[in-house]
Amino acid sequence: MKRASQTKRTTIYDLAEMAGTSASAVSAVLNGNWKKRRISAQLAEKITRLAEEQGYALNMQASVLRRERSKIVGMIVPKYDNRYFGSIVEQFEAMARERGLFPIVTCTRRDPALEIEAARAMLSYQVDCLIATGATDPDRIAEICSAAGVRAVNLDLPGSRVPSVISDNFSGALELTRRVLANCEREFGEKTPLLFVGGRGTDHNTSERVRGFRTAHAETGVAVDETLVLTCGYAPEKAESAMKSLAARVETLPRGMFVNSTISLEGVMRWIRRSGHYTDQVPLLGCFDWDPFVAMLGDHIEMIRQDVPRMLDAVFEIIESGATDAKVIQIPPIVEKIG
Amino acid sequence: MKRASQTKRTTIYDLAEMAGTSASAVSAVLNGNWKKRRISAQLAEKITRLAEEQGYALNMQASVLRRERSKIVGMIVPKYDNRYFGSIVEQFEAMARERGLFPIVTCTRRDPALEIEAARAMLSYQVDCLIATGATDPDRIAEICSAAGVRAVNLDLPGSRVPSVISDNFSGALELTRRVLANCEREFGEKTPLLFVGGRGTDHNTSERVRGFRTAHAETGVAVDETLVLTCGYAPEKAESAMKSLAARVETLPRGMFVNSTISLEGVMRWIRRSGHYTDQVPLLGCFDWDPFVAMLGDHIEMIRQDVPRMLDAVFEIIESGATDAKVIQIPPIVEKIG
DNA sequence: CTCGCTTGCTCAATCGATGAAGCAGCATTG
DNA sequence: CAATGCTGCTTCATCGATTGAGCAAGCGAG
Repeated sequence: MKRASQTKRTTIYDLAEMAGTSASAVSAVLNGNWKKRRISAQLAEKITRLAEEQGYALNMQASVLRRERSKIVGMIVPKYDNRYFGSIVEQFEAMARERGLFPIVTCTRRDPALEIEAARAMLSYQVDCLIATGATDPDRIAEICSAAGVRAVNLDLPGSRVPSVISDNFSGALELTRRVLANCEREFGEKTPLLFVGGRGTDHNTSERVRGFRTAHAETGVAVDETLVLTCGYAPEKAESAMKSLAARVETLPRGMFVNSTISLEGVMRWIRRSGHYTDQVPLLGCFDWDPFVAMLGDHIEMIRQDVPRMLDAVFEIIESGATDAKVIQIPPIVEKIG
Repeated sequence: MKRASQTKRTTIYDLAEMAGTSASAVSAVLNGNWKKRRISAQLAEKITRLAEEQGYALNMQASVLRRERSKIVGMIVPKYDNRYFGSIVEQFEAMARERGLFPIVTCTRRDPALEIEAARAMLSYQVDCLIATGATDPDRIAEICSAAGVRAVNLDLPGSRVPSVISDNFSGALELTRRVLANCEREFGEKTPLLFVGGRGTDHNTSERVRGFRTAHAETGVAVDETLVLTCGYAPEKAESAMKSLAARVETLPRGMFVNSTISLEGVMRWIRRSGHYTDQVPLLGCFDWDPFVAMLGDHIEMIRQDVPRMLDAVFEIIESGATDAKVIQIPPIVEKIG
């Protein structure tokens, strides 16, 4: 009963002809509101069976064109190369599907131009709503969306035009720094300022984390060494070269570090292993992010894990409530136990 | 000059009216074949400017509905939680965009039912072509696609109905096993059979890797211990419990292991660190997959990295050539240097 | 002056699904 | 017996972009 693969796809008109009925009856049956349209159960069953036999598949382009809502939700995301964004995307897709929405996700490689292009492409596909994750310029995206009458939500990095859901970066960084400072004091018997490495100094998350870092130092009575705050970008290569030039200009390297993502940690660790510094005593680390293998790297690494499920709950709550005010929802991250 | 965000989106009809011309002229200008349609450069420029001013965005649903080809390419992928699939998706998106195609990717969480559902959804969105990555039942997906007259390609796991691009699992596993066997001999002064853990015994990749594993043992003159071939599934929990029950039933644990993915390695490492076995001497490992932090776990881990760029080159070559024969292209994986 | 050709457009059908409006046919009610 | 209401459909316009067909104006050739 299989169609020849050459022929055009089966449409509701084909089914209507086969069933000896009209396309509109077929449509009503197949999209489930045949009760409302007063189609008899008999005809409904006949059409359903026929559709199945013929392997009928709805043409979403036609359907979306006609309807006012597309039920497509878009997300842009910077990268797929770490657990944080990976789980955001996975969770987003699952939650969208649960709600009968069709998720489309695209990765913009931290490229501002690509972000805009991707946002425009999604609007062309009539997304009902766009989630901008870790966007360089969330307000620009929000503006484009608003011009098209599409709702937008920021995730991970906040903006000022639409609602945002982010981690509580300050509290997370405060707690992480406290722990690393305490570990250093326990290990070395003296208080010592930490290194902060990774992230863009201009982004909100990084500046909040630096603030938490400073506050924890202040609490402990340790002066922050300003030459040790290296917001050099996230990429591993950038973190690596920041470490290299740090080592070139100071006489003693810091004994503890706050690394601002697993991405940056990759570069830091590479430098540590290649440079030959820290061979007698590994630095005590704190990483604002989580990865299972990092957790296995040793008992000298503390980690903060962002609470992706709760963040996405908040995102969907915003979408469903229809809220459009530019409030920022902060979700407390999780302190991962060492070992 | 911004539109009120309440109003409907601008269409070619709106632009036509503003420009005092027809919708068909606008369409021709905006989709670039105005030369062919003999529209004057003057009018073309006027329309282009207007479209820009009004923030016009093409309605893809309408466009795709009318056109023959949608230029949408779909990919389904099992998970986003490891570097291998992450880079596949990232590369796929980049290559699709380079070619003027619109990529849509969805993750099916290794759930066979979800795979089928996702494939159907993509067909509803009129994809021109579907790439089934690591699918449980690639032939089923190929069948659904063929019924809709849509091209399909398998990636990572082969099928028998459409072209497939996979790693050369046998050679990779052979080389990996050789190295771990050699490491064991060097380290312990004697030849010893390895453990194989992770993967589904029924999947092609795993069985090819087991074959490479066996061949390397045979070459070296070591008998494979059949009780040490644990194809327990990929999930960390499965690998972990396989290790646990192995430890419960043997008196001495193997000194070297072949772990069939970073995913499984996560479980194996967790067990190693929690169980308290291997405290005096860490096992020498080989992992069929790559992750930067795994590479930093120590000098006792050999890794095989699948060559994602070459795999995707092959995929797009198939798509572009229009090949439909079920040949399997094997891409040699890369041996990662230790350290 | 007329024929033929080019230029620069417009018209109208079309893609497939949707749903408001309408229309038979039958049953019930006062 | 007319009026009313219900059931079970069908008809048709519509969403926005695309494209084959067609048409008017202009121009050069004969």
